[in-house]
Amino acid sequence: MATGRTHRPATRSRGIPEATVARLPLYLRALTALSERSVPTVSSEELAAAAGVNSAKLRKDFSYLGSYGTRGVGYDVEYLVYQISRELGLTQDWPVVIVGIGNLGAALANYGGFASRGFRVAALIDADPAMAGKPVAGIPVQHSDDLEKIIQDNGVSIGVIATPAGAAQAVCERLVAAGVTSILNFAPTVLSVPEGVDVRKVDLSIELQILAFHEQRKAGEEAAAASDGGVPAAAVRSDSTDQGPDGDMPAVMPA
Amino acid sequence: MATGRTHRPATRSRGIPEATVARLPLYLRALTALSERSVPTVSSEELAAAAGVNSAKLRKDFSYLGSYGTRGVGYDVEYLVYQISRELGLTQDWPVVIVGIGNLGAALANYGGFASRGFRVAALIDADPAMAGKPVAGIPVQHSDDLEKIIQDNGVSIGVIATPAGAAQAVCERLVAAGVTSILNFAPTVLSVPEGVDVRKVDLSIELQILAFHEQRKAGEEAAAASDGGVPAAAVRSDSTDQGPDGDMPAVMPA
DNA sequence: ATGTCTTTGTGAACGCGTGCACAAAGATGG
DNA sequence: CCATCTTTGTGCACGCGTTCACAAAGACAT
Repeated sequence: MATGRTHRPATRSRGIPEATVARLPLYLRALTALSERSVPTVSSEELAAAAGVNSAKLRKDFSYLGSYGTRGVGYDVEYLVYQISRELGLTQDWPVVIVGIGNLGAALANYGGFASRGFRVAALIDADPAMAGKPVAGIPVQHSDDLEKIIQDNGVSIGVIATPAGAAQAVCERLVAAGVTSILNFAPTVLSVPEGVDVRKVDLSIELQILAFHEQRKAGEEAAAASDGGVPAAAVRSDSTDQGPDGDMPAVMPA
Repeated sequence: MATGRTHRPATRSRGIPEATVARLPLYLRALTALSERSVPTVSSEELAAAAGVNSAKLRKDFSYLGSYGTRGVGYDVEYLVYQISRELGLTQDWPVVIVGIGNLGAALANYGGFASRGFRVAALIDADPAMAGKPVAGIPVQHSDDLEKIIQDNGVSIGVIATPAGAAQAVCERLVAAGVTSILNFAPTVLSVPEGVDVRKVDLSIELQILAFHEQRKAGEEAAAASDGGVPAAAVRSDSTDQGPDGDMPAVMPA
């Protein structure tokens, strides 16, 4: 799971728990599917199954939004779609810029799930002059020299960073300085941002590493116990350098 | 000397908290960077800063692995890199298949962060016959008819699904039937799997929606309060159909 | 109108994760 | 060898999130 940073004791004001917010998009997706099949109402049990969560959890989540259900019947699909959309801020248009148009940046630009949720790719930005003008997903790539102007002209407040790790912090700072207050970071690095700026990160290799952990566990504890003994530092060193010269490196080659 | 044949508590019921496991890759990344700069030791404070977490949390996380630090000094970087790698199962080679070679699948195939962590892309699989044989990231794409054989021949236990949502569940079932027990799912859909199979999901649009929520909050509570009153179902319907015909759609176009 | 049946909304208990604060361990210097 | 200083490892308390279990609310049939 990507984690938000900036740990405050929680927004005790309007207080929808973070965990609930993170599930709302899940519910919304399931509800949209039901809506397309013209299903009028749905029970917490059915919807929970479709969203892959516990029904009690779902009801508690919805209780934070208000009492939108009808006892004995369930929830009105269309109404709930609207309420959740509104709560998430998806009833308005969110212009987004993607910085770093490598393989991943291009994939994001082509990703259909954005447009269908109120997100509009306002611009694609890359540091490589050779990319400038080249259309990706029908949008011409612009050079990063114009980053600030692009942000301001389009009123962008959400930025996506898909650059190599080494460039991410600098890009982040320019985005923030230009007015961006929410950042989705795909670069494998920790971004430091001023108070008031939200960062969520998605690290593809971290997810795989977590799977590997569980996979190893499943593969049997006996193997781990066998190769247990203390390992000399020398062995360690050679092992880690074996990994190749890329080490912590770039998520995606930026053209 | 952190080592010195620390006798394993053995009784450690292998109970490493999920939250800790999820942070180990973060520490590993930071440690790898230090290792490349030939930094010999690091304090919990420094490493925590580099990994973007609290130092107390980091020390507690490491305490689950054992006592690998030296009081008054800190942690031996190389030794810790090895211990965490071993704990995560990264000292062995993990063959991985990627199913669905669209924009995202191709980006994943090109992603450098995999190979550098012990993950090896054993095969690329796509349902489009036109893709078969075409090299992506230097690896020829194979047709999904051969999925089972590919899995078994390569001893693959980790699969990555980057297909459209509609195909994901079917692909998932074939992977599991062929012996895959860990799945990283990029398709925007809930996968149901038998007991013993781990699934982690990455949904790009969900992350953006969470950011939008906080962005809306930051943009001011007054706007939300103003447009609050009950909204008729009619308005809701038109709003949701405005979203276009893609609705819940595919993460990535597969070719 | 009344009773029955279904499903919501939520109080309460519980468990996990986080952060504090400090004692113990070891390095370092005299 | 002793004193001092640094940093780890962890006991403890707290708060968030999850789950259970059930009373209240409304639909529906008679």
